[in-house]
Order: sequence, then C-alpha cells, then structure tokens
Amino acid sequence: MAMPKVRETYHHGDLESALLDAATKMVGADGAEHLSLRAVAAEVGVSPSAAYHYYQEKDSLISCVGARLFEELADFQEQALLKVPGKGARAARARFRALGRAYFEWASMEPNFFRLIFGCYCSADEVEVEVLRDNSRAWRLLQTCLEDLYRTGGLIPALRPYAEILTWSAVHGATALIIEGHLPKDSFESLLDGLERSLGIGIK
Amino acid sequence: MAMPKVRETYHHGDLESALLDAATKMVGADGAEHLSLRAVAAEVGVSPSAAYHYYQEKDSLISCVGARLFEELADFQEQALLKVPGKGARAARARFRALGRAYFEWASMEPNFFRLIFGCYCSADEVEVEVLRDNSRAWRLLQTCLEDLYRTGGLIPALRPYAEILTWSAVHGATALIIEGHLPKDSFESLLDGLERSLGIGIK
DNA sequence: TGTACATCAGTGAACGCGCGTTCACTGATGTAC
DNA sequence: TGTACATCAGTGAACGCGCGTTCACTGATGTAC
Repeated sequence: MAMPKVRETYHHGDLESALLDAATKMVGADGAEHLSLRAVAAEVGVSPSAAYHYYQEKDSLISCVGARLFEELADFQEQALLKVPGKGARAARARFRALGRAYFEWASMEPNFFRLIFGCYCSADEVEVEVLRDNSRAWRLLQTCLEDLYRTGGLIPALRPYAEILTWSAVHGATALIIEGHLPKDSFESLLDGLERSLGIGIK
Repeated sequence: MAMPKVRETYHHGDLESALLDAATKMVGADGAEHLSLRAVAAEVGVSPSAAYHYYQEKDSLISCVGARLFEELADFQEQALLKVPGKGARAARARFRALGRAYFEWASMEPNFFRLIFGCYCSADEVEVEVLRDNSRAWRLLQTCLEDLYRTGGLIPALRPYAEILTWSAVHGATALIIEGHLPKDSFESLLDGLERSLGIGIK
C-alpha cells in the first residue's frame, strides 16, 4: 500500500470522483470484498469521515464503482466493434467474435472488476443490479450484432430467438469458469468456435 | 443466530465433522465471505481455539466445505440422472435436460453454495480449485451424457467436440446470471431449449 | 481389578488488528452588502 | 475595496465491534503394567 497522499489545499477540489477513482483502482487490486472506506480515504489523502459527504455509506461507493464498470465494459466492447466495420455476413461474423472476445478480455484483464459486476457482491446485497435484457448497453450491442448476422443470413433462422440468451450465457459462463480457474484459458476460443458452429454462424 | 449449544461431555466426540457441518450450514445462510471461525465454534458449542485442533486455519475449513459441496453437486446430478433410465435417444435427451436442470436447481436452492465453489472465493485465494475437465465427477457425468446422445444420433456430429464446453459454459453462465439477478428465472428453460436446438439434440 | 501416566481434546484469556460510522469541530470559500 | 457571514468541505477523536490466531492451561480418556 502506497503512502497516503498529502494535499496542499484544505479543500480537495474533486473529492467525490477522487474517491471513486481510488475505490475503482483498489477494487481492481484487491477485490470489492476487501475494499475498506478508510483505505480509500487514506489513498486519497483525506480523513475517513470525509467520504461521508459524498457517499452515504460504503456500499454506495461500491455501487457507484459497479455502475461505472458496467459502462466501461460496454465501452470496451464498442471499441472492439468499431475495429470491424462492414455490412456483409463476413463482417457480422467478425463482430460476433470481437464482441465475445472483448467480454473475455475485459474480464481477464481485471477479474475483480468482472467479479464485482457479475459476481456475488458479497458485502452488499443491496447493490442494485441491472437486468441485462432490459437495461444494458452491452446487451443491446449483442442484439444488434445478432440481428446483423440474421439479416445477412449468417445465423440459422430457427435459432434466432435463442441467440442472445445462448450467446451471453455461454460467453459469460466460459469467462467465469476460466477466470476462477475451473477451465484452462484456451477453452475460450473453443467455446467461440463451438458457439459459432452451433448457431450456424458463417457456415455457407 | 441461535444460542450456542451446550455440551454434556467435555470431549465433543466428533468435533471435526461437527465444525464442517456447522460451517456448511452457515455458508449456506450467509455466504462464505461472512463465515467466521468464532461463530462456527460458537454454533457447535466449543471455544474458538478448539477448531485449531482440526483445521490449520479458517481457510482450511472453508476449503473442506468447498470440496464437500462439489461432491454434493455431483451427487445431486447423479440422483437426477437416475430418474431417467433408458438407452434410446429420447432417454439420452431427457438426461441432458435433467443434468442441466439439476445444476440450475442446486444452485438456486443454495446460491451461496454455488458461489463458494464457482465464484470468487474472496477471502481465500488459496482454496484449491479443480480443473473441471480433468478431475470432476460432474464433468464426467456430462461427458457420458453427451456420448449417449452422440451414439443415439441425437447430437450433430460436427458439434460433438464442442459439446462439453458449450453445454457447461451455457448452463453455468445462465445459472450465474440468473442467481445474481441479471436475468429472469425463466430464462433458464429458454437457454435449455436453445442449447438443445443448437446442438441438434432430439431433432430428427 | 487398580493405578500411574501419557495423550490430546477443549478452555479461556489475551494479542493486536482494522473496520464502519458518528459527532462536534474548524478551516476555507465565496457572496451580499 | 473591505467586511460580515453563511456555507459546507474536511478533521480527528472516539464509539463499539468482531475478527483470526496464539498460548499456557486443564480436564477426560484410555492404555500399559
């Protein structure tokens, strides 16, 4: 743990987001379940009680970290999609893979981020949770991607209604299992291969 | 929390397994990350230090709980399979569904059990983890089941090599997402439907 | 059958720790006049 | 331009808590003779 910072000014200036940044960083390093408000405050160079001007309780802070990470995952996936432009079946298929890989890579880079937003967030049962299907940008990215595949004939029509749930579940499941050490890393590419073949993606 | 028990004898008799039982129960109720050795000892009616005669540290105890739960999941799945005897394609397909449902039901009944064995087990990074593919009974059950399907012609041959990873990932992913509130409960049956259709299971 | 003794299961007090949260406060800021 | 004052961001000490683990101990047990 680094030495707590020392400020020059009495007022911090932007403590709210400094706390959020520090908390995010520390969640990445140690996991949300080990996050301590006192440690976050110390990291920012502020007394423990200062945090309470911005977050009602520890869980509010963690909640905010979660919300931000959810957006970051969607950003990351969007960036991945942008690298694969094009309107044809080939491009649609490449975007499908890019989307899945982005999910896995994001989670692999920072497993504790993944665990916070998708795992049992242990110390806070009340962290509000989005129902993916209804609210999330990431889900909509997947929807669009599958719709593209369907339009370009790269997806077995009878499977279209199941495509989102199948894809998300499989990609999520493989990611989680790999991250927790239950499956070897290279399983992910197999999973993607299998998923594509089973959905009839890219098979002419 | 119930009152700690009072023993009649000085020696407990079977403290090791009593601690394991209590710990398991308490993991179910509160989650592994909230388990405290002191509380387990109190539940059993023993002083906190007594536990150290059987478990080197708190994490050893939790590790044992995890190992037991892994077996219990496999038992539960085996029980489910026994209800669907038969050698034909129909039976094989029914077993496939039974296996998936058992996984989901077991996890739904005790989410904290599922979280312990598959989730970030937060406070103990050292809890030894099995690689499913190599060591686990549950994985072998799935293998056998898929082999049956394949033999009876109820599984698209080209997908056979991907069947385990696809199935386990999809079933695991859907289960985790539902348990954590990211998908509605009824998604699971859709997932199974989609999975069967995409693998060509039971389609003539 | 009786006794000495080794064994070891379980005790209880203590260690040092870090935590979330509260509270009365003080220091800096900027605005109204 | 200067001053009074309201505002509120940040302080620091304290609260009460439960935790994992250690340690010297004591009580029960069973075995060897």
